[in-house]
Amino acid sequence: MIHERRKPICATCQHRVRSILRDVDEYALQHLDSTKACYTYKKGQVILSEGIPPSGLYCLHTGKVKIYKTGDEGREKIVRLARNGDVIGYRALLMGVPSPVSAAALEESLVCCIPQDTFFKLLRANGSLSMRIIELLSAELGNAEEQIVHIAQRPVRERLAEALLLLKETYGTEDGDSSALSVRLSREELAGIVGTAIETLVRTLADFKKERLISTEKRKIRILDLSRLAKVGNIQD
Amino acid sequence: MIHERRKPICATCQHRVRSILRDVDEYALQHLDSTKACYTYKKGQVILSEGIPPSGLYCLHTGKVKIYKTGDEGREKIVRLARNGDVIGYRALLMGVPSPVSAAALEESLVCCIPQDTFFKLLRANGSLSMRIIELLSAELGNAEEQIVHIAQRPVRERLAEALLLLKETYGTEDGDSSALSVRLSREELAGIVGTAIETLVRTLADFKKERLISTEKRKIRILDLSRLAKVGNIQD
DNA sequence: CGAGCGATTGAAAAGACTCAACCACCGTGG
DNA sequence: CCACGGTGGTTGAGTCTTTTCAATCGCTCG
Repeated sequence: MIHERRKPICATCQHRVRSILRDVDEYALQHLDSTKACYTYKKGQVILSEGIPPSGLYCLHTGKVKIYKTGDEGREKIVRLARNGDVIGYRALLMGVPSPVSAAALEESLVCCIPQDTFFKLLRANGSLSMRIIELLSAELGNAEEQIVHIAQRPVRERLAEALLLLKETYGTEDGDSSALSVRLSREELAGIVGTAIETLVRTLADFKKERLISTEKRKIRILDLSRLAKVGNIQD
Repeated sequence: MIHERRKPICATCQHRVRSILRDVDEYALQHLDSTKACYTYKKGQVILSEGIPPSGLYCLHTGKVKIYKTGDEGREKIVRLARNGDVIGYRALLMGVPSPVSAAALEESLVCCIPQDTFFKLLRANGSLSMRIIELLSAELGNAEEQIVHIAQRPVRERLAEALLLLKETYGTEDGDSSALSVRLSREELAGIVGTAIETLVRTLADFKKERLISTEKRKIRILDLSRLAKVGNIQD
């Protein structure tokens, strides 16, 4: 099911500049490379399950991953999107508790898994790593609080516009078509980001199409009018 | 407006066991006491404002404080409730950025303010403090994610039941009346916790009263049937 | 006493959800 | 090859929840 494949080298990893591991020293990087394992996950495969302790620190090298929680009725609420260089499962690992969230690949993804021991050794040896983790947690908490306010107070229409801009921001656009989002989501996943029912999402997408804000073609979404979409989404910057 | 008053001593503070400062050493505690300032805030007074850098690390000694964000239309969404021993403003202080949230006293509160310098000195000198902060951030992020899913997927009725139980859990009950919540909130504040309109909150409270789940008397709320309320709120533990 | 604020209630409207049907596409197996 | 079934997407209709607007009420404070 999950195959170990080509193993990227942390020392030369281009995504490390964005990572919490960005200022780990040479020596530790070697230890990291020698103890880590790397896997490819196919689209849809689950990397981490809510309620289960993660087996290590997952580091996304290539691909796109959704972080989500499952509600009472089994509906998924996506709480975060991970991209190259992002770590997954670090919270549960640090606290020694079951993971509060699930993670699954949105497309084929290459993920490095750093053993718990290595991670904790790193944490002890590298003084700034804990500060990097604090920064990451702070940023994620900030985003989460923002999301709370928006879900509580903004209508679906605004939240969808916001979500589309987030997707562009996070995963960028296709090579050769700067208006087409590079990520392909099912309607259900998109609804899971916005926090609404599938049907409501579909209708609101249809509205946006009528208003020439976007166009869709299967799962490919093009943003036709960025500034007007930003206005709909109440985006300030 | 804000008066400096009696100054509690960290070394003997009974709330320190719950605090991120719980394992700061004797010497550092003395430095803390000698540099900190303490203020009393009256009910409603703002301790910290969204968008403004905090002037220090606030440590709630006595009282009750709401942490909230203000939405587009000016409506407040309460994202967290602080009680004795909780710290406020630590995120913005650590990151050196404006506060992402506001904080205001729900009742007269005694708050110690630790200067930024002292806090960072503490952080450098005390190895475990950063881990305490990571624990705190993790817990708060977990709560925030939980809240996201609930606001997105649960009806007001369930969220209100949950909120009432949270209030009991957080602030406890009155001396001599273990069913009466010790915290007194306006309807607007309660609505701000649940994430709904005031009128909807009032109606749902009225429903609960009819069902003999609670009783209200001005702002005093009594929980009459804890287990049934927990059932309404979908609480598992 | 009157102004003003917070709480409550009613009525109407809007927003979002659910249910159901239908379509389009795709791959499979007869 | 084509019929078939399954999945994901779309649309319509009706309903339910929640919000909004408006009016009223009670209380407190100057």
